[in-house]
Formats: sequence, structure tokens, C-alpha cells
Amino acid sequence: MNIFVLEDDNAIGIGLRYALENEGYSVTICKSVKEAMKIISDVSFSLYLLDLTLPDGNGYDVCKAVKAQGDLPVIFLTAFDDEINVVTGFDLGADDYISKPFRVRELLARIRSVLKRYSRENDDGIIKIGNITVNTNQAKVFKDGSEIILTAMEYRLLLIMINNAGHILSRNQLLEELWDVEGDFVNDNTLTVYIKRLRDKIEEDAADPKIIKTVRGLGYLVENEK
Amino acid sequence: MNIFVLEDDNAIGIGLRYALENEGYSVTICKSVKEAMKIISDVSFSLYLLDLTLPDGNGYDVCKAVKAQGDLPVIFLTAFDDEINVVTGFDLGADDYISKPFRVRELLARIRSVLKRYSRENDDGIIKIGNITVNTNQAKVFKDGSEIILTAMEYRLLLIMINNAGHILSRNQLLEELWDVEGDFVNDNTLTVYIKRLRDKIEEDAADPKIIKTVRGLGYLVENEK
DNA sequence: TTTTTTTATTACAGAATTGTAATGGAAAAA
DNA sequence: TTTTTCCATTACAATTCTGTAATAAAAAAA
Repeated sequence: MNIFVLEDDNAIGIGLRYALENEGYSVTICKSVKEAMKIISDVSFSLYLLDLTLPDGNGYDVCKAVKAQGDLPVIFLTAFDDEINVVTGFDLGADDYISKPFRVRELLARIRSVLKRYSRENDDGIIKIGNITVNTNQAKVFKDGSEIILTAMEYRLLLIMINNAGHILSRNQLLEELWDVEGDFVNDNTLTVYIKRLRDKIEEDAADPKIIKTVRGLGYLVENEK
Repeated sequence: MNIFVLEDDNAIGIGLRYALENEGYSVTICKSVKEAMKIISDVSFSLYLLDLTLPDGNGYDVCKAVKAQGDLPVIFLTAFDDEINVVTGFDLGADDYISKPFRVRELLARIRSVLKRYSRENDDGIIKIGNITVNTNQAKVFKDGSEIILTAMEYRLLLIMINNAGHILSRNQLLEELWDVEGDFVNDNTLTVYIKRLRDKIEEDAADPKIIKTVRGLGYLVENEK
């Protein structure tokens, strides 16, 4: 989990780095819009913390640039509670905002909350992807509302795919996750068979999968929707 | 979810009621320690929000009375950030505190967080009970840190038991949860067999179970620990 | 195009799971 | 104590799951 911070105030920057790294995030701090634009075009982060008022511009533009790259989580740091209302605010696509001075604990809570929202899992352990709903508290899977029965392996494969939605998982990654082997103790084709079996159960048409897509040469992908 | 609020300031009380009810909690507000003591001895709440300084005493005593009843979630409302340090603070067993003036959103986050902690599931879908750890995101179960393999049925049974820790589950409840049947389509003894199988895997000694206890005549129970 | 590589599909045997029946034991009731 | 009730344990057949092999199909490379 790497977090991008746009903040020109050194004191706040240092505080943020300390607090965030302490929580296990890796942190990249940046003090100007110009610099920020360069970095975000090169590297992708798990979350963006953007100050609104910078010497050489404002965080909105950075947010726009971030959101242009994809549906990435952004939190604004605002000087006043009202600033967010005065200016255009959420319609630029920030997922949350926090006004300075803020309590670290609150910021961390917001970060977790936004990250969680993006990891597409809500408080109740319900994960939805298209017409498929997974209840991790009951280990039940539903398709269009009615339950479908998965085997243990199929269920675990589905969880892995869904929990990594938006990222291509290579065959090796999946093999390791499912069988935690070093070499190939299971037949490489076994995974293919499981993908097929899972698709047969969750897809409308396994031959034209909408949920678990094949990325030839790279692996399999569940797309982040919306 | 019913929340008990001890707060003598009318304005804050009204605001809290509004905010909490808006979130779907039912709210009981109380303005004096004396009154509070009476109510809490009669009714049990899902969470207690206690102001520290009341006209006729302070919230600490109420907290003590609450905790005497059992391990129930308590959040202090303090006048200043420092108040909590000046006085005896957390050692009375509050699970969190928030200092006035607070932002409603922060309070709600704290409430969710504390409730979640009590529901024994953390942010990552990790549930711990004794030496058993369940990762609901991976559908994996660990005993003393090393994985144990459960069948689908065993896993679902374990989830049901753990997600209802602190409550006795009757055989019928479990039968319905596991097989969603009206009458007894599955042999009544089948459940007993599954309990045995699960115990064989997760308990040190299945004949003397520490995790899933039998409550003769009523059902099975996973105790809330600590 | 043809060849090669990668993924999909099908079929199958061994292994594991599932539900039931029969028996044994312990706690509670009579 | 004896009887009854409730739960634990064991054993077993039917079913399902798992992993593999063989084959087919599709995409990319030559």
C-alpha cells in the first residue's frame, strides 16, 4: 500500500509520513502541483492525499489528473471545513475530505474506509461483482439472488479473484495462492480446469466470460466495475 | 442496535439523537448519573456513549456499572482532549473516547469501529477465537498459526458458530442455517456428526472442547472471550 | 499461410466429503 | 437407582470433489 501525499507544509508532511508509515503504508510526499503531475503520470498509488491549496496551483487539478488514469481513491486535505463547499468539492471526484487541523486517528480511519470501499468489500462481508454476490460471513455465493453451490476450491479461487479485482493475476500467483507450492506440484492445467468449472457456475456463458476474463499471456482478471 | 447516551447538554443530546437515529440506531438519552444507573441496571444496550462530567456525578461510575454487567462497549465523550489524561481515563475500561466538540462523522466512525471490534471481526476479515484464526477473505483457517483444512460444511458451521459467539445456537437454528430446511430433511444426528468432525480438527481435545461447547438441552455455544 | 504457444474442454480414476444408521455414554429425570 | 433423554462416536455407502491426461480450439508468432 503506497500513499501519495501532496502537501507543501513541511510540518504536516513530516507528521503525515510518520503516522502513515507507522501504519505500514509507504509514503511519497510531494510539495508542488508541477512535481505531482509528473510523479502521478509515472507511478500509480493505492491512495492519494491531496492538499487543496498549493503555492503553484491547487489539488483539484491533480485530482482530475489522477481520476483520468482510472478509478483511484482520493482524499482532500482542506484548510477549513467550509473550503470544500466554497469551491467545487466532491464533484471533482474526491472520495472523502478532511479539514485541517485533523486528528491523525480520524485521517487513518478515513483512509481505511476509502480503501475498503475501493476493495469493494463492505462492513458486512458482502462482496458484489456484477450479478454475483459473495457473503464471506456465511461462505455463500449468490447469482442473481439465488444461491449457487461452489466447492471449497472454487470458492477460494473466486475469493482470490474478487479480492484482487482490478489486477491481473498470473497463473503462478493463483497456483501459489491456491496450493502454496514452490515448484509446480500441481499440474499447470489444473488451474485452467478450475477456472472453467468456476465459470460454468458463475458466468452466464462460460465461453464468453464477463466476470473472470482471460488476459492472454498474463493471467486472469476480474475488472473493477464502475 | 440500541445506543445509550448519557449527556446533560440538551443541544448535544438532540444532535446525537438525530445523527444516531439517522444511522439506524435506536437511542436512549439520559441526563443524570442517578437516572442512568437505574436504566442500565434494567436494560442492556449495544453501546454506551457516556459524557464524563454530569451535574450529579461523572460518567466513570456509570462506566464501571456497565462493565460490571459484562464486556460491553463504552465510548467516553470528554470536554477536552486532555481531560482523559487528567483523570483516570481508559483504565476504567472505556473502549474509546472522543472530545467535544467532535464531528459527527468521526463519532460514527468510532462507534462502528468499537462495535466491530466487539463483533470480533476486524477490518481484514480476520476472526480470532482462542488459538483459532479464520480468514474470511481467503476462506482459510489456522490453528496455532498453521493452516488446517476444513470441508465446506465444516467451514460454514465454524463461521456460523463464531459469528454468533456469545449466543447459544440451537440444533434447529444450526440445521436451518446449514441446510435451510423447513422440516427435518437431514437426519438430526447429522449436525452432531459435523460438530464432532469440526471439533476433531479445531479443538485440542474433542472430548473436552474449549471452543465449541455443548449446552445440554439448548444447543452449542462459542463463548466470547476476555 | 503454417507453426507454435497458450488457453479451453472433456473424460476419468482416486480421494475426500456427505449424510445416515447403529451403537455407546453421559447427564438429567423419575 | 433405574429410566429416559440427549449427545458422542464409529462405521459405511453414495455422492461429490480433485487433480491429471488427452484432445480441441484460439490466438500469436514465424
